[in-house]
Amino acid sequence: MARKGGGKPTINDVARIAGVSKKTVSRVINRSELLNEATREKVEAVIAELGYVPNPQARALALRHNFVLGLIYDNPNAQMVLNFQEGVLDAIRETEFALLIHPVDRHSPSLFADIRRFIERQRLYGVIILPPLSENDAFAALFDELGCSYVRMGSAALDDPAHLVQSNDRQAVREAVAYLVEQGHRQIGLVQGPEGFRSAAEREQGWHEAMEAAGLPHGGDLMARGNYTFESGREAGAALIDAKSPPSAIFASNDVMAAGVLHAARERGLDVPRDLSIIGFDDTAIATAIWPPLTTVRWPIRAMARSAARKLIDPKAAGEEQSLFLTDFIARASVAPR
Amino acid sequence: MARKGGGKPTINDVARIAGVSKKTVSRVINRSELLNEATREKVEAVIAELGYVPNPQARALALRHNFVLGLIYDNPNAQMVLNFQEGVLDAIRETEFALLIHPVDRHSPSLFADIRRFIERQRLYGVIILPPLSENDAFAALFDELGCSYVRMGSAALDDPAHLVQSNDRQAVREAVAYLVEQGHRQIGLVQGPEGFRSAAEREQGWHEAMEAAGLPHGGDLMARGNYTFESGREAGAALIDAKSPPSAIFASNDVMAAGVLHAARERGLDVPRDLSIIGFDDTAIATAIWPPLTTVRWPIRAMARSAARKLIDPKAAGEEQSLFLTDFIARASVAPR
DNA sequence: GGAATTTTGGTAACCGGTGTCAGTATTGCC
DNA sequence: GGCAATACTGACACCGGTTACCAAAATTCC
Repeated sequence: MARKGGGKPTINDVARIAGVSKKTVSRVINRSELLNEATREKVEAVIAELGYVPNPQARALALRHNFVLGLIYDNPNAQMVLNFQEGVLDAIRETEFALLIHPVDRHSPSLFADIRRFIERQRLYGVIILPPLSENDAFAALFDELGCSYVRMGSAALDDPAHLVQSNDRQAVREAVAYLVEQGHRQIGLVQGPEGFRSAAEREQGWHEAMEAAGLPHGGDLMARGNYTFESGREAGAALIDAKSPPSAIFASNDVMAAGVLHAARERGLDVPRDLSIIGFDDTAIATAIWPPLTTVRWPIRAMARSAARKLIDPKAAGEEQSLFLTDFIARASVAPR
Repeated sequence: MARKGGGKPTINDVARIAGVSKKTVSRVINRSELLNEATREKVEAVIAELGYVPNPQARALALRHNFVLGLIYDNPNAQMVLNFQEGVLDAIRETEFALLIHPVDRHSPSLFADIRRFIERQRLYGVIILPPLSENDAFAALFDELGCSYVRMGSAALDDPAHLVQSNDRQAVREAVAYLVEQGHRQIGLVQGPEGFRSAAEREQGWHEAMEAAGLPHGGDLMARGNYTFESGREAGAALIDAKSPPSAIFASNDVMAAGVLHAARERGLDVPRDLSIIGFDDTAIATAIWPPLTTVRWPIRAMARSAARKLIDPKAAGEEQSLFLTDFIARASVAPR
């Protein structure tokens, strides 16, 4: 071997062996346009022979940014967070990028300072923000100021394709509720998500629109608020079931709350779906782990996360890519005709 | 402000203002022993005043390692992975460390090369390996070779406190099965975990030992193998229930499979716990999201992950720390006396 | 009191890349 | 053939820290 020492090859080794300057090697690595084809091939051959890999720390120092993506979230649902992670990891596999995760507490007074420190310290290449954090427009300004590219995951059809990847939850819920109407249900309850969540507002709006379209009542006694947790779903479900004219079907704004509603029904001796039909949202693992298997709406989280990561890594290539993803309605056994 | 330019303060700014050399500032940052107390205080005052934070990329380059921990896993259970992540993040919050996640496919032929590349490229400070990957002793050699400190999470009481954080699953299962015996059960089935998992082997062994101690049969027709997924639990549960002398209680090696067993019981019209008692393992979210709520064993995953991270960050301080964690038996409604 | 020893601080080199800018081939054009 | 324009390439400083080495000062020892 033409190198002294036993360490890994550096750019100097490549330059020396290829008989060029290290700057030229750097040009090859960074795909500079101004480069003679013959030189490029010669250098690439040496790189391949030596198995040279540029040192990411040195590049980070010189370029002032790391080849690392950050995932920022404050999410009550483990399965969803993990799906997002998997999607991002799908996209960066086979690239030089890595993924740093950074859960935060969205109620913390130091939230902004915390996120700012995270991005500054790590010199992130880009960040992805998950809902409900992503709904806060103030973050956009922060990221712009820090010169850090970003993508916000959302659940409404807004207009900023460069920085948003979203699904159309409202329409998805309209279709789910229309399905209940088709099955003969007239009293259809809603378990809302927490206030301040756009996804919750969109799903609620979908329910209102579907009920309105079917000429059915959609007043306050058919609604109960939860906060996307199992326990809150159980309480909201109990409130709806115990009302003086209880619904024959309930749409819960996520699967975990739907499981809570199921729980509440069981505690009252109701059979699902005979006495009460239930539809959830998300199609997380719990949907098929409960009995009966839950009719729900699948959100292509993993594909959305992949798309978000690609937008960050190579904005030009991903420019044309869709940024509005469609949901699938998944009919299982938790709904019966009435 | 006493600095030129609008960027962040560098070590040179601190040195100039404090009237010392950057070498001295570096000594302060790295807590060198050989340092005059007055000098240290003066420098620390300037650091505080300027809000100086050392540039991690520059340090990484010079020190040849990043202040970053890696989490390597190939785990079927989302909730558990997220718990591990949370635990590690608990430990690094308020420190300069960050967490890089790196899921792998343990059946991939390039597994070792992949992990090696990950550690070399990122110059990790240390890595934490989750089961079942952590059960492969070959990794220890790899990490030693790379000079990367590591901690393996495990589920058996082995002897290597510096590199292991573990729980005593066998004893936990003994106690869980003894509880079933106390409740009058004599035919107690086992849904095993997948082959090649130490956690599965330990839990199975615990079942054998408890049955043996109670003088009960623990032969092959009381055992069915699953692979830690819901569907496999359902199939294993079906096999046990359909046997010619079915068990009155089943211990499943994790919660997800226990949910599968519950599913199988429902499909056959059995009432849980009246006709069949079920115990799971892990106490993940699903345990309380199904009906009836699952009696299970809680594994202090988050605390274990915290401990693992602390062992990496500050081995001396964490040296004395416990590395064997105890489980809690959680009695809920899925077991009835017989 | 002077030499030996221990602290402490400064200088320069280095970690492994990238940016600037000047210098050298090559090409185009008259 | 001469000159300018253009295409490549390389020397050198720099990113922001750390370490090696050395000199100066303070302390201890005989």
